[in-house]
Amino acid sequence: MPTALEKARQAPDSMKARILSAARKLFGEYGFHGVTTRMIAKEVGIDISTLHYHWGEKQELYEAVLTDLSDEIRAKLVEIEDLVHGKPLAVRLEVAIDVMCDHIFGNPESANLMLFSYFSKNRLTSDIDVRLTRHLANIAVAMGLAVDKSQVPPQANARVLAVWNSVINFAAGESFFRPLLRVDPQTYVDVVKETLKFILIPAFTQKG
Amino acid sequence: MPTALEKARQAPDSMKARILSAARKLFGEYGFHGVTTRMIAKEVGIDISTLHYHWGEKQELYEAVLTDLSDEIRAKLVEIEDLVHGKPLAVRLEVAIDVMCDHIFGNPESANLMLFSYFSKNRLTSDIDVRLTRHLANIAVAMGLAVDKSQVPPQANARVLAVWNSVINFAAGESFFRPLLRVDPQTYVDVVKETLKFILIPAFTQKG
DNA sequence: ATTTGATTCCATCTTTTGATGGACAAATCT
DNA sequence: AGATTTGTCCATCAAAAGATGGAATCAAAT
Repeated sequence: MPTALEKARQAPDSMKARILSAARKLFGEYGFHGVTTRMIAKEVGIDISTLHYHWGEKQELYEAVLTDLSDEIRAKLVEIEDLVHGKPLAVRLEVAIDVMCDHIFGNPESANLMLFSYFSKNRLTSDIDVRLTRHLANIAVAMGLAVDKSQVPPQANARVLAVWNSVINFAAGESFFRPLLRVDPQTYVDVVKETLKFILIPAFTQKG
Repeated sequence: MPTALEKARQAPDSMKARILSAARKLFGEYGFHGVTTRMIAKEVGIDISTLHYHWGEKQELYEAVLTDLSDEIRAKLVEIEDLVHGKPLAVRLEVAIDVMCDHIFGNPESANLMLFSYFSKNRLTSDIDVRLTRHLANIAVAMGLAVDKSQVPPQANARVLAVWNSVINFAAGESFFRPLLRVDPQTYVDVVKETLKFILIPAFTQKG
């Protein structure tokens, strides 16, 4: 039996899915406390009670957004893993950076949501934590930073986190950073990719 | 004639300064919309009207917190610059990472405030932008990424930003990341320093 | 045609929140 | 001392925000 969220995803034009989508966009822009149910309802063009009818409390809707995000990221990581399987590390990194950047710049609210869930004390679910831990372990092993998935040293996880953070930071902070760099959107993406490669590839490919 | 903020800093036990300090702590934890004036007043142990008497609107108080933060960061950057002046790049980076980490882990709300001001659409002042632009240019020149302070290419600024972000991310995200790494607070700081050096130093010191 | 169930909106409630006026006390000035 | 300014709290307001009950609408089932 599909969960409510899965149903919503199956019918992307359903009211429930439209609300989720609008909520995701707004929560990504302003954070949990920066968004009111009325803002979401207005974005969809419906009444607040319709929103409550489909999703219940505001917090439930927010949790659904985070779960949705987590699923999306997991899917993307699997896709990248398939893409780079068997390739040498430098190539893996390069492809991963490209694909991740393209995805995250295409869905900038994802990066914002992630940062909000990392840094805000308003963390409502530990769901993302568990999933992220697994992802980290997988990536660490794939990058040769650990041999055993269940025995990843903190240093290895920290290195993966550093890479991960670098990517989502530039995406989430575009509206702040791009004016600083004084470049247009396309150039910004290119500069970010180049910068990430410049910084990350030497560290992981030098020596043995 | 000193501004209100300067006065508050001169007398750190004054009511105005105590309010600013509490506000800074709470805004750093929960963001602008996640904090109510009543929360701040309660933290200080005063009535809301006393808060309004000293600081006026909530937004004015928030802006004062950001200005305060900006001053603090600037002072720290100057301190680091003095410390590493004339040293080779690898050493500069190492010392900068150590000092910056120690400072930012000692004031974790600073990192959070910075992230909030970067990524939230609720940006109320462009003060930080201007100052940060100058800092970036200075650091870029100091790192040999640009020759002229007033002509820093976007690539150079992006590289400095990447370093900068890496540091504040690990600090702001400690409550989220540390459980993931399963280490105690002191070990966390050490692992972060090691990781940052591992990633950043090779990128900037390899080849010519 | 009637019943049933799912959706949607309007009106409304309660709590939270930002903000202020005024009383009162302490400190400062004349 | 008496007047004035400063600082603090209590009571209260108005707007915002989360939430709900119930009526109206519509489609599907009987």
